[in-house]
Amino acid sequence: MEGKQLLRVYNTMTRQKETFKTLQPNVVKMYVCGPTVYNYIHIGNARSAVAFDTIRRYLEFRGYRVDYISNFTDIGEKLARTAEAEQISVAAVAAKYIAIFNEDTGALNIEPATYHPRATESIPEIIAFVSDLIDKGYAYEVEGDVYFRARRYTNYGELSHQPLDRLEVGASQRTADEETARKEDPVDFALWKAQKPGEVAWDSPWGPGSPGWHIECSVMAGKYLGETIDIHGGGEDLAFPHHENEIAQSESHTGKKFVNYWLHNGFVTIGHDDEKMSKSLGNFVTAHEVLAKYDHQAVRFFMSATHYRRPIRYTEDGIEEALNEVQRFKIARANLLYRRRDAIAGVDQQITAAIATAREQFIEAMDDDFNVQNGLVVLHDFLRLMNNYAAEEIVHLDSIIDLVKQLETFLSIFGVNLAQEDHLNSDVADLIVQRNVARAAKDYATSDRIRDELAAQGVILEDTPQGTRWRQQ
RNA sequence: GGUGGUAUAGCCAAGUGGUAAGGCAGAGGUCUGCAAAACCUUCAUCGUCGGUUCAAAUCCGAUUACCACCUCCA
Repeated sequence: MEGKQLLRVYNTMTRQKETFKTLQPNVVKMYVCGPTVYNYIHIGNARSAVAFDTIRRYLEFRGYRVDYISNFTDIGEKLARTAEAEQISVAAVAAKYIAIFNEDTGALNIEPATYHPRATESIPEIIAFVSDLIDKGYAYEVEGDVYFRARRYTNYGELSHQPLDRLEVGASQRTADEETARKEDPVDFALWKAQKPGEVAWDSPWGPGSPGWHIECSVMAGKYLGETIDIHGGGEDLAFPHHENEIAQSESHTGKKFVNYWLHNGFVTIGHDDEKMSKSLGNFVTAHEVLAKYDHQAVRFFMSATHYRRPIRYTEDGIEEALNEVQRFKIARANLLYRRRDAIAGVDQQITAAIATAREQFIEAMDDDFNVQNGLVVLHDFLRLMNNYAAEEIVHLDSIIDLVKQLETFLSIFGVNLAQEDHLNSDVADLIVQRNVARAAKDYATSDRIRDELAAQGVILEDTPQGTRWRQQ
């Protein structure tokens, strides 16, 4: 592991930054709550995926192997409603929106999880898990429903620090009264729900039904990563009750600690009063729409360049500024690569040392709970280093390559891929030659006309001491 | 009612006791045939009030505003 300092992460459970220690050396077991696939994801959902992808990429940069599991919830009322509305089967709804999710997250350069399990793939395990909780006295059946006795789990509320007695029943206005009436206690939550008319159901010891919302994550985390995992992530709205319930279920079932580090990302906010973007408020913008309108890398950078726990205010200016910044990195890279033509062989020791320093500083910044803002400060210094080097009279080929490679590595952590080469067609190349002939003859009217023509085609020309440089706009 | 979070320049934002990082935008300059790109310089006293301290954006108290969660919203 590079660097002296240790990685520290903010754990929602303890409300402080803790030194990150994995269960197994150099391996991170990480579970992130994925979407219910009944609709397009909005940029708030995308932000969560981006936040944890960025964290994952940084952990990999630091030398960890990350076993990353993120689920698709492909059951429930919401899918049934979409199926009804679109006149297709529930399975088709899931297939459709998983495909769209993959397309959107692909456009955002989010790495696919090591595995994306679907809830429907783990029904037997879910039933076994619930049965065990009943056997152990943590759960009870009522008319085909199975509920978890929250108060039986004595640490209930430990993650969100909610004193059980002070919870306001129904405060979210999202609970059904009929269900509350069936429970022994309003704080109990469903593990299994009896089939309702028109719903997809599976046979169980309690009759036909389907899993409660929280149970799938507990089961799949355990199934694919183990009874205790290193990191569990999700949006901060999931801390209570979803993650709280996962802890209660899992720890009651296994008798072991479920998660060592709980990480929660902040929301995307929108509007003048910075309201949370959410499907229930209806104030959302889908990732699909945003990606259709803006440069994908800019959108990605816009989201990954904000600290994961902070809210992101969604504005078009914000995305445009991100685009600007990505361009600066790209241009710096291209301009330095342009110097390969006159670079001399070998390496410049000062550059080698400067790269090493930048790496150290970057790690120092990011090791502090993924402090991307401070990491970006290092990247801006690095950018200046590159631009200054590109303006040197004598440059060394290996140092150019080293600088470019390091920049690419840094930016890849933010999910930005700089290594996309533009290609010049031969007509444009001819025009550049013609323009240079004109310039040599001081026929600036002609040379400027050619430059303007190319600019209209999106090809920008820049004259440098080493020759005429071009780039796509 | 309970539990948290946030408030720093036009915008984004770092900073947890020692005298305000960085980016964008703005201003001035260098380079250039002119540009572009780049580089250099410049640009705030930290929501409000009070307290602790030699010293506070940073600690304490109060206050204001906004946001979030309180059983299936990332």
